[in-house]
Amino acid sequence: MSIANIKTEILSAMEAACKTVFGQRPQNLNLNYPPKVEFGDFAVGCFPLAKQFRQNPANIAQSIAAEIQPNESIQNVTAVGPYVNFKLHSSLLFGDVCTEIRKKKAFDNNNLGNGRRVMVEYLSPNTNKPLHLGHIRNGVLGMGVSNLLEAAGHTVIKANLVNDRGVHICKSMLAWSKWANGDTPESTDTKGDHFVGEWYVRYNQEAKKSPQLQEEVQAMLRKWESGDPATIKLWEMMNQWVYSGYEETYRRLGFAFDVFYYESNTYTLGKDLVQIGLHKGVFNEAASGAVIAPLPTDEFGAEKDGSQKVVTLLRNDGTSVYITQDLGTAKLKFDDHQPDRSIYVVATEQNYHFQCLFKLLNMLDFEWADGCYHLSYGMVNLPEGKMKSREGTVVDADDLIEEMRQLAEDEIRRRDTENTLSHEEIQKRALAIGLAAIKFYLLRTRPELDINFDPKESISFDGFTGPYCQYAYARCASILRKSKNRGLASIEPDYSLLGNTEELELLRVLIQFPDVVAEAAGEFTLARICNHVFAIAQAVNQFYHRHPVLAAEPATLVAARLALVSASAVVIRNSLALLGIEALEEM
RNA sequence: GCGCCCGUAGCUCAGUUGGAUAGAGCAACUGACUUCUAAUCAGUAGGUCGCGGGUUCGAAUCCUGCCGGGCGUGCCA
Repeated sequence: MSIANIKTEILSAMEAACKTVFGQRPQNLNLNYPPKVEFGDFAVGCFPLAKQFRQNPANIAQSIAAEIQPNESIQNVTAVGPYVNFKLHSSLLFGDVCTEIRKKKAFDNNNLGNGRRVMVEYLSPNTNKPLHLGHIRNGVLGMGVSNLLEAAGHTVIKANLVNDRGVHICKSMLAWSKWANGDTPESTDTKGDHFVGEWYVRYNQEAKKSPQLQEEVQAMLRKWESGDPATIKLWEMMNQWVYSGYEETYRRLGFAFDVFYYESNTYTLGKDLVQIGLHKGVFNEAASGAVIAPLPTDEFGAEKDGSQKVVTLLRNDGTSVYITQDLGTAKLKFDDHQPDRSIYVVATEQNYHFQCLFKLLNMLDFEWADGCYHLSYGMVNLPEGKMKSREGTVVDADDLIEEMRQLAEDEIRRRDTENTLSHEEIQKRALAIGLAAIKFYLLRTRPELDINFDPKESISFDGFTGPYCQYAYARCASILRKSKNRGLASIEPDYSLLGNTEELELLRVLIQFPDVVAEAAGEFTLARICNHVFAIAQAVNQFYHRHPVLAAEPATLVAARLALVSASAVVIRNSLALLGIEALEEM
């Protein structure tokens, strides 16, 4: 029997008991998990029934529990306070869970999304500087949400909207053409994005001394917009340097995209939508000549003087602004890929922008506007305050990865006392562990919270971390490897021999996995996955510590514990995969 | 001023569609490696859930008023 069937059976038993006792079907029953293994495997709270039948929930629980008879699945039913707790025959539950997980390589979760299409836009960097820690937070969130939705049966289209034009880009271009003397990433042996970033910093240094540089930058932007061949050529060359650098960083971090949009192609979009809005009468022309959209007071409040809030869509010279372009891009995305949902992974400082954007799409009567969602995440702060790329107070993505990789490598070498590991193996593990530490650290808290990142204290490998979860997996893998040489494959597991506290705890967290994935996918909360995979890893480590697997007696118990270990390994590996973290066979 | 977000142990955070004794990790202290990997495990200690009211059989969770912090707040992106 599958876990889903077991749950259905419990709810049916509840229903039948309600009919017998109260003569009515129960409403709104939810299957939950008791807080402690001693209470049982599943629980149903009787609070909705208390309302429905106007009785004390504890009394209801009592009479229902007395009504449900044990059978081949249910071992016993007890009322504890307002809860009806179900204890199942452990041989059945362990057997079903282990078999189901191993057969399907995890639980079956892919019916939730029903094939709905979701576009996830994330990262969207500016091509004038390298990626920093804030981008990593964005990227792991974007990849994580994509993985999660895919695992839940959605078709996901991952998009990167590259901000490849504008004054900021011209700044590095101007600095390079003035002072670089033809240096290139190759000639200086510098990663392309870092190379360009250095010229961006140089510009900002020089601009402090020579304010007239600002005018030169504006002039360069005008030349770019008029299509001046030399300017375009310079722009293409420097962007190419940045892209080659980015690609390396993406590869290391496991960021992938199905589609790239470039702002140089999209920045003129949206003007036609402004015309539609004017025609509909939802936008209008201000006295200054700019085109504006009034925002409904009930949702946006009013200005200080009590007047209605507005957003500008076209400047009084007729040129478009950021939100105009985003209107156009939103429609372009829909026309290109027909997503049912369009998720924007963008920092929290743009909350108001997206609130406006989605409202404007709604005012334009796009029926897909309701599917737009801003997945907003907080800033990453340093001990000295906000990260500012102009002032160089950023944690560079490549530097951080290298630093964490190095710390992991030190740790690996410290425990490899016999020098048995190859250089390649050490490098592979060190990178995987370092990345696990970073990604888990960034995903384990709710996205809307700001993160204070202290480079000195760095990110830990102990406790509630990615490496801890990897370690639990490696222990499982190690046991499974060793079991292969011992001719255990033919032995039939006796699941009735399982049932100690640690085994029950492990079973408990494994059973909950599909529900956790479903909830996490519904709310886009990777932190739930972090919490849960950590709970499983904890249960594995506790079990590992107290109960031998390979040395257990009799062999049928060995087989049963092996099945449990194998199932745990599958769920940990799958959970880590959702987080973009590699499960290592050895650590 | 207004809008959104946040405030839980010394620190970082879970828990928020109201429900079982508010949970982890780090740091501190004590203990466990001849044993399937000690990146581990067991234990001790640590809480007016920012403050005050309210709703409820029941509030960290909902409502309300304060206090503190963050991010925004029409022709930047």
